[in-house]
This record gives sequence, C-alpha cells and structure tokens, in this order.
Amino acid sequence: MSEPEKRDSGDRGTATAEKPRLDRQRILEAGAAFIEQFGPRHLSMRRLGTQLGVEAMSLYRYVPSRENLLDGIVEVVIDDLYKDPEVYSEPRHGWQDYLLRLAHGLRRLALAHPQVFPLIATRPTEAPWVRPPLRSLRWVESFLKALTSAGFSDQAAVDAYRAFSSFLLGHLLLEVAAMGADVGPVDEAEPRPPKSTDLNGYPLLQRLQERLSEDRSEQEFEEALESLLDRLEALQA
Amino acid sequence: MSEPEKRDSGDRGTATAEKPRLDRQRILEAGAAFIEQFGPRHLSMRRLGTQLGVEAMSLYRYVPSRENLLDGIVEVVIDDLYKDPEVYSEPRHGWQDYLLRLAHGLRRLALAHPQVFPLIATRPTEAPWVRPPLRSLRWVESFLKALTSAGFSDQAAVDAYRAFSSFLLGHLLLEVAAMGADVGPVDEAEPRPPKSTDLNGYPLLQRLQERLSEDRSEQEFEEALESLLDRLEALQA
DNA sequence: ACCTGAACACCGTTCAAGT
DNA sequence: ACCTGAACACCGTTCAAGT
Repeated sequence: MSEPEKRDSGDRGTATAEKPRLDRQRILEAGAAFIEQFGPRHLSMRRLGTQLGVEAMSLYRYVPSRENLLDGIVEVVIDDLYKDPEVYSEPRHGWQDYLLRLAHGLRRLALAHPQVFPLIATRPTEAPWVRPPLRSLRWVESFLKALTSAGFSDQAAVDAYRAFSSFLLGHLLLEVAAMGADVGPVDEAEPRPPKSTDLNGYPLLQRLQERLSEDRSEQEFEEALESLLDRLEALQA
Repeated sequence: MSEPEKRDSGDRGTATAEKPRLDRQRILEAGAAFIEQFGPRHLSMRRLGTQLGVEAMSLYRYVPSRENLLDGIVEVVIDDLYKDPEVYSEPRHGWQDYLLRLAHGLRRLALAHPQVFPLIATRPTEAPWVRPPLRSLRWVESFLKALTSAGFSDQAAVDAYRAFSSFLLGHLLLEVAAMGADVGPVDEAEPRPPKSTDLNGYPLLQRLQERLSEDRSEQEFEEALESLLDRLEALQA
C-alpha cells in the first residue's frame, strides 16, 4: 500500500513511453493512432510492437493476425459513432432528422480519421448486405427500424438503405482522398511534390483549374444529401 | 524464312507457357490478369515474374517499382473505356445521353474487372481534382466540355463533375464488393465460409434478410442515375 | 541489351524457451 | 501468465555479374 509503484529498472526510455500493459483494446487504439499518423501501409506488426514498447510477437497473444488487427481497428474507430451525442440510434424527430444526423455523424467520423476511413469503406464486411460505411448489424437494424416505423414498406426501406450507403461511401471516400488520405497504398515519405500537371491541350481544365481546386465538399455533401432525402421521400408508402 | 521457329532448348515448360518477350505493356496486362485471378493482395513482383517465366528482378527493367506497376495496371484497364464503342468522348445526342453512356461504360468496366476496380477507385490520382473513377485529364476535359457546351455555367459543370464522380464511386465500389471482390485486402485462400451470421436480437434483419440479399444493383444504378440527371438538369443555366 | 544470383533490409507468423 | 529469440518462408529493391 505504502510502496510507490516503481520497479528497480525505472523507466527504460522505450519508443514512445513506458506503457502500462498489453491488452487487445490498447493494441487496437495504438493501431488506429499509428495509421492516422503514418498511413495504413506503414503499419506492420513489428512497428506497432515497437510503438508499444514490446516485441511484435507479443501482439499475437491478443490479436490472431494482421487482418484481424485491421478489422479491430475499424471497429474501434467506428465505435465513436455510438458515442456521438448528435446521432440517435432511433428517430426522435422523424426519419429525415434521423438520417441527417446519421449522415453528419459519419462525415464527422471520416474527417476525424481520414487515414482510417478508407479501411472502414473498403474492408470486407461480415455479410455482403452489411454495407460500408455503416458496417454493423446494429446500425443496419437501426436504419431499417427507423424507416419501416416511418411508414416505408419493407422493400422501400431496403432500397433506402442501399441508396444511403452508396451516397455516403462515394462522398466521404472522395472527401478524405482529397485531404491526401491513404486511399489504398500511398507514400507519405514523399510529401507529394507540387506536381504542376501539364495542362497543355486541355483548355477547359486550364480555364477551370481554380474552380476545380476549390474545396466545396461541405456544400456538395449537404446538397446531395438533401436531394437524396427528397428521393427517399418518394419511396415512402 | 524456311526455318521453323524453334530453339535448341525447345519448350521448357515454364509456369504458364513460353511467353514471347518482356516489355512494359505485356507486364501490365499480365499484372491485370493476375489480379483478376488471385486478387491484388497476392500480386508480388516475384510471383508476377514467375507467371511470366522470368525472375522478378527482370521486371525492374520495365517497371520502376511495385507502386508504378499498380498504377500502370489501372491505366491499362481503364483504357478499355476509350475502346468502348458505346461511350462517346463528346456528346452526340445531348449531354444526358453522353452521361448515361459514360456511366454505363464505367459500370461495364467495373463488372468486367471486379478485382481491379477497387484499385481504380482508390489509388491516388495525379491531382486531387482528378477524381476516381474517371481518373484521367482527358476524361475530365471531355466531361467539362460536354456540359459547358450544353449551356452549363463553369461552376455548374464542375459541380456536376463532382456529383457524377461520387455517384459512380459509391455505386460501383459497393457493387463489385458485393461480388466478393477484393476491396482492400482479402483472403481468397478461404472461399468465404457460409458465415450464417447470428441474427438473434435483430428482428428486422431477420424479416428482411431475403430482400437484403437480393441483387437489385442494376435497378438501383438506373434509378439513382436517373435521379442524378434530374438533379443536374436543375443546375443548367 | 537483356536477364540473373546474391544480398540487404524488411515482412507475418510459429514455437520452444525464458522469467 | 506473459513476453522473447530464433527461425521459416516470404517480401521489394539494388547491383555486380553473366550471356
């Protein structure tokens, strides 16, 4: 009780700091942080081990493989969606409000984790009809409940679910890609040279290059989302 | 002239067959075929070399790196779009017809190369405003030309380009993923166990599972595309 | 000119061994 | 119970050497 917690070795000055102890959750969180910092391509069992002050082989006590590690990281990050106080898992002010909140919550999540989001969007899911970026039985159930309760037929609710997933996937993937995220493999070693593309022979690209480079992602998202909701409204019984 | 083309060694029965000779185009095509057969994760310089009856090191005479190889494969596959006789690079029957043909051409391409498409969708492009799945200055120019010529303002043409890319990316990525494609890393070694997910506690998923598993991708695509065109029509000056 | 062997610095993963 | 050292079968990439 009275003994201060200090071992004879003191702090050994390992890679990042003296970390408390290994467990699955800590490994997954460290993995997410690693990917956000260096990109998914740089995540190796060995480097993650070093980051945690441990040999790579120790990770296998908690994580059966690198693939499973990546799946776990995706889960850990997507868990934030359940914690987002602005996102409801069942509608409180109508289905449109529910969908708007869900869409905005996912967008916040993507922007907060631009390097991890491509994994959320592209890792295989447990069943083919569990579509990214929703990815979990729980959210699909929640989605279908919200819409059928609001008067959508079974088929209309399923169609809405598909349209909603495609919409989010396309928009958010392109948005994080534009942030320079690691959508697929990338080299962050080279910070992307200015790369002044040669636009000779492309008069419209020359004329519109400034407009093309403007960041209109927020307006884009809001307008497309609104248009999607209008379309879904037409599906309602 | 009279000599039959046969060397003293005869056919040595290498990996796939006695291939003519190495050059970049042949390597890229073999790479595309390899990915379509085994998935991107299994493509290594060494295995591709073997497939071509050559040591891995020989590839480096034509391809500076694996990254460059992947980029080249994407280009080779997307070149099919230029060869598609149903896709016009400039409008012949109005901008809607042009966009419909372009969208359908890309969908055909995705369905013909389900394993390569995720690379088309996720590899970094040469400029951030060159968005997948269009990916090339030439097509972006073509797109913007078609719309501005049809009376779209510069800003409206750019907005339409963005909406069109997001739409295609979301739909086609989810469609090939549902085909079991390698959207991100995957193990094709295991042919995906039946994986009868436990739906206890998810009453709607239970009730809707059949509907959720139905393939409605074509109708989905057509309806969403039509709705997109309606939306773009409203942007026109 | 074109391909290869050997080498380097990495991987993921297993397993007997240490504490 | 938890971590490690050594080993295996792979990687991508370089380069001097072979034909």
